[in-house]
Amino acid sequence: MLAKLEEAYHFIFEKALIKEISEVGILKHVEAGEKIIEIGDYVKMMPLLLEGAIKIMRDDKDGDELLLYFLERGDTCAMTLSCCMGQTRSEIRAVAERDTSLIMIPIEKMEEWTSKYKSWRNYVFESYHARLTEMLDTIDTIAFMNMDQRLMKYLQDKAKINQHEIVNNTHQQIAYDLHTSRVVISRLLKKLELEGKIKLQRNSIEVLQL
Amino acid sequence: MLAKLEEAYHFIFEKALIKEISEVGILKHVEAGEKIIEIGDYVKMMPLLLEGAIKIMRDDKDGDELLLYFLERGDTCAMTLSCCMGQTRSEIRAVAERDTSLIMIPIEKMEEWTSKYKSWRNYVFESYHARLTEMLDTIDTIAFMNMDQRLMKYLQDKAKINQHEIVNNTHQQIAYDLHTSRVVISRLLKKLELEGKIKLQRNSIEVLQL
DNA sequence: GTTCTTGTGTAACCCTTGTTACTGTAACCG
DNA sequence: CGGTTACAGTAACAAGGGTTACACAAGAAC
Repeated sequence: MLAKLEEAYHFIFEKALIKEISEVGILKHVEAGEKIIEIGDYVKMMPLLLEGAIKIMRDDKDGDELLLYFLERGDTCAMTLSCCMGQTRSEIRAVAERDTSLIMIPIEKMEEWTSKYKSWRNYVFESYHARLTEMLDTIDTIAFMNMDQRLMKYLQDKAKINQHEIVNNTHQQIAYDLHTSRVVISRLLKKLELEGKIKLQRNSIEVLQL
Repeated sequence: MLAKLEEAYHFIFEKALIKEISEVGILKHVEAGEKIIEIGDYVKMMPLLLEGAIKIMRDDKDGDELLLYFLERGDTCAMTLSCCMGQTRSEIRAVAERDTSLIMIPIEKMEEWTSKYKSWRNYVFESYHARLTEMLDTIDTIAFMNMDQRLMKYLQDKAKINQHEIVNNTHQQIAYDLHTSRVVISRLLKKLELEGKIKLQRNSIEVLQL
C-alpha cells in the first residue's frame, strides 16, 4: 500500500503525513460496476483514490439520474468529505467505473490533520475547488449544450477515464447517465457515426475523435 | 460595523476572531444591481455578507447566462474563497440583488486564521458544503424540472430573498436568469396566472403561493 | 395633449427531444 | 438446434420550448 500511496500522493503530502495515512488508512478494492456510496448513506470514512476511476451520480426520488463527473487517482470525493465534516448524509451515489483501489481514512483524523499538516489543508481546499469547478462544468453542459454535443463529450470523457478509445456501454446505460431515453441515444449515435466521429458495434462504441 | 458583524456572526465565530475581523476587514456597501465580481477577475479579498443579498450567475463565452443561487447574511462566496486560495480567476459573476453590506477580508488572513481558529475552519468547510449543496440543487432544477416549474421556483426563491411577495422584474430579466427567451417567460407567466399561482402587473409579479 | 420607448400578449411556425411501437439480430441457454 | 432475451434501428407522432413577427398598452419625454 505504501508504494502506491507514495506514487499517487508524494507531490501533494509531506512524508510524515503519508506515513500517518499508511498507518491508519484501510485499503479497499472495488471492482468495476460495484457501488461505493448510496444516496442517504452516512459516511464514516473519507476515501483517497489510489488507482482506478469512480463515477459520481445524482439521483432524485422519481428515479431520475444524471452523471455528475468522474474521479481519478489523486482525487477525493469532496461531497463525501463535506458529508464527513458536517455529519450529513450523502447527496450522491458513487460507482466504480474501473477496478479501483481506495484508502479509507477515519473521519476523526480529518480535524487533527487539518490543524497539523498544511499540505492536508491545501489538499482539502483544492479538492473542494476542483469539485466546484467540475460542478460548474456539469452545469454548463446541461444548461448550454444540445444532446448530441453532450453525448459526444460524454463519450470522449469516458474514453479518457477508461484510457481506451472503445467505450463498452449499451445505449440504455448511456441514456441513464445523460438522463434521456434509449431511443434518443440510438438516434444521435447513428448521426455521430454518419458524421464519422464514432464507430458503432454491439455493446461498444469506438470514439474516433478524442 | 462591529455591531452588525456581531449580529450576523456571533453564533459562528469566537469573540477573538470577530475582533480580528473588525480590525482588518474593510466595510463595503453595494447598491442593488451593482456588479461585485466579474468572470475572469482576480480575487484579492474574501467577502463576508453582513446584510442584503447577492445573485451568483454563470456566463459562457457565447453570451449565455444562468442564475446559480443567491447568498444571504452569514454566507460567503465559496467560489470566491476557492479562487482566493488557489489564486485562480473567478468562474462566476456576482451582482447585488438588494442593497448589500460586505466585509472584505484580505486573503493573507485566510491561511493564518485557518490554523489559528477552529471556528474559522468550520465556517470555511461549512461554506463549501453549503455551496456544493446549492450547486446540486441547481443541477436538479435544470436537469429534472420543466420550465414552468423552474419559473415558479425562481419566483418563490426571489420573493423569499427579497423578503417581499412582489417580484420587481421584467419578463426579459427573468428570461436571462433562467437562460430562455422573453416570449417563453411571458407565455408561462400567463399560464401560472390562470392557475391562480401569481398575479401579473407591468414590471412586477405578485407571488400568491409562497 | 402627441410622440417615443419599453414592456407585455399572442399567434404561427420550427426544431429538439421524448414516447410508443414494431422490427431485426446477436448472443446465450436449454 | 429452436427458443428466449437483450440490444439496436427506425418510423411516426407528441410535447416542450425557442423564434419571428406583430399588436397594443403604460409610462416617459416633449
